Amino acid sequence: MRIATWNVNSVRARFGRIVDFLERRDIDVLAMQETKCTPAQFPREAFEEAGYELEVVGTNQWNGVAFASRLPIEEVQVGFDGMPGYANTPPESGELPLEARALAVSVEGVRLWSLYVPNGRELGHPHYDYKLRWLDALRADTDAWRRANPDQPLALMGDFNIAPLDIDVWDMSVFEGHTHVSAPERAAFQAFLDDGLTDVVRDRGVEGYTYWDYKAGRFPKNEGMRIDFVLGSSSFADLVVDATIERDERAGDAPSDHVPVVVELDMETSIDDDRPMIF
DNA sequence: ATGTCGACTCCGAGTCGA
Repeated sequence: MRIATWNVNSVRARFGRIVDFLERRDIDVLAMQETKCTPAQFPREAFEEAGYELEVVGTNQWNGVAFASRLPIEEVQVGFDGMPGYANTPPESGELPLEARALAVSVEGVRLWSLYVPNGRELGHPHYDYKLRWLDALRADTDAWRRANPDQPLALMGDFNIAPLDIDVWDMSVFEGHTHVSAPERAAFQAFLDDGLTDVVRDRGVEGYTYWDYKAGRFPKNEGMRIDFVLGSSSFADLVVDATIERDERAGDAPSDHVPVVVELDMETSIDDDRPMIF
């Protein structure tokens, strides 16, 4: 089973490119982020004609997460327990609206999340505090789920908006004092690893960035960032047989500013496979 | 280069978000 995560930066602006990628790279399940539309606006036909079913979350032109899968989707969950909300101007009631940033499905018994972690905007901005609280709540919910489902493979996939290592940006001096590289953000990312999840792409030795800003010729200069990840439980990591960062998807006509990250799972492997076949 | 892109409003340039 081949699964991928991709911040598509508007599914309406790019659905042809996305479906072409799914077919060309033989993807079974795609987690999308920044679809930037409501379910009613989602270009379903392009995916469905290619044999993919959809699970879509979106409230307006911002954020939005989705799954496209040509294997049956089960156990859909929108958001997670304790997920904080956000508004630039908090309403009188104090109830902050929940954003479309987290969607979980199960496919072939594998629990998959499509996550669009808040950007944070600037250190000290309310959005930065929101980012850290959002990650903390995700960690708590993931931990609780893993305790309840200790054997089920799980992966957190998406745009984490964090560059965990200095090598994940092209020039650390550019990022001093900015989001994505601050100690609290990196600690929040590390906390998932400390809980026993692993970066299954980095662990296979895959190098390179997953995002290049549209501005300032960042892609031709290869001035990018590695901020899109697949964090898997140990039972998920055991299934992984290949991983790639699809750098070529940043080139050509009307690319997203992010590229897909692909992980291939061997669903046949089991402890029984060493036994002789008896007919 | 203050270097781009996408969605909104509501018809076209300004605004927000990244």
